[in-house]
Amino acid sequence: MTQPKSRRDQIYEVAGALFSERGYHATSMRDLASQLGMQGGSLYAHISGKEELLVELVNQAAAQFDAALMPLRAENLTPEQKLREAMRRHIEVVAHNLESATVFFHEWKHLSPDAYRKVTEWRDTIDALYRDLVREGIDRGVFRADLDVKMTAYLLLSAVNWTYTWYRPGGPLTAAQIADQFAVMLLDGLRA
Amino acid sequence: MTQPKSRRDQIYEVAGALFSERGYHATSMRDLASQLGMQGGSLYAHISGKEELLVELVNQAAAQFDAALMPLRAENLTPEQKLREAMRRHIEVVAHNLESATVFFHEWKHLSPDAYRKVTEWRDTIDALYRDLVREGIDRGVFRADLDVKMTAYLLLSAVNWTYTWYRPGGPLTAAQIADQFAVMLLDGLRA
DNA sequence: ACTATCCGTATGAGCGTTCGTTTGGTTCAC
DNA sequence: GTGAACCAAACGAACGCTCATACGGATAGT
Repeated sequence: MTQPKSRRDQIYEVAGALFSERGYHATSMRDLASQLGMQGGSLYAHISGKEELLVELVNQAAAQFDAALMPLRAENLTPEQKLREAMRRHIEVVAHNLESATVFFHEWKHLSPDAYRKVTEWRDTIDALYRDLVREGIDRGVFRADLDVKMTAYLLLSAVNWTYTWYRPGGPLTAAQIADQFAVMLLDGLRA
Repeated sequence: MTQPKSRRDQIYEVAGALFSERGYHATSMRDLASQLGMQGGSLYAHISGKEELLVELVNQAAAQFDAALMPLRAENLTPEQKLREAMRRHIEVVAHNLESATVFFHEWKHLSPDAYRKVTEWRDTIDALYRDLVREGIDRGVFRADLDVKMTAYLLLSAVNWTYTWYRPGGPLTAAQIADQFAVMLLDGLRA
């Protein structure tokens, strides 16, 4: 019952694969077209330009992160549950959108000024989410009172963001299992 | 007594700045030359080509990491001291070579096949170092026995590698202080 | 049922520009 | 007068993108 993928969607799909693998500037429109069995010029019957592809892929990833993480603020969970849930959803977004997530983390600097600014602002909201999450945990006495909120948030974000560099589908662990392992190590520490 | 910087060194310095800021493919030889007050073609009196710049910057970063981390294997420290020391040195290399480290982490995929392979092999040795470090801690009973060695190493590497994305010189914390904070959080956990 | 029209998709030549790099000649300190 | 450093110009290739054109299938008019 699923509609056959439109040519336009195919283009975005292949663009995601190529941009994530080779990078935005190292991928030519002719490269992209030839992977789709067409000529370079034919792409412009479907899209307005190369940058649109990048913008779309980055927005797509950002939307996934937003949809997964933002509702957390309103959910009625303990700070520890929130932290676990945030990491779990964050890593799941990376794992289930590996290509666009890679483009997002790696190529956003090449966006035009407007889109560039939007991404930096978005990043700030995610930073704020993790910091609030840590702060809430400290205030409620669940996390250690001597934590530096900013550094703690950086540590958490490191763990979840860096996954795009090494996670590959088909590995032994699901995204949720990875997140759980990270959460256990981070909450209880490595010490015996 | 310090020798005045050779033109060649100036080129590498500016290349590091531009490659880390804009990316390798988004930086043209003319961009680079104009920042040095010369014409594009004049660069070739000093260097053999654009790729040489990338190779050199990447090798420079790799050498710094090697010099800082590899001796750790032979040093007579407890597993916990080794972990702290590894993180500390790792982050210090990033912080003190921010531009070449950024180029290293971000642009290594654009190297020619030979240099590309060398980098992947190098990354494996660093992975192995961190895994051995974790394993040693488990074997000696200092770290929890239920740790997944690979995941633990990923977590540690996430923390130290991701620093290049947010660390900026002149911030409130030194590299060593950042490493110490990370080590404390990772060893003892976030839980109160 | 036949024809005319249109639309989505693709071609392939080619636009102007920029790329990395080469070349020949000039300047100038030693 | 030799050599290092640089310029100005140009090379061929590749870039993103445009355009005139063509073809096939749906739609509509008669």
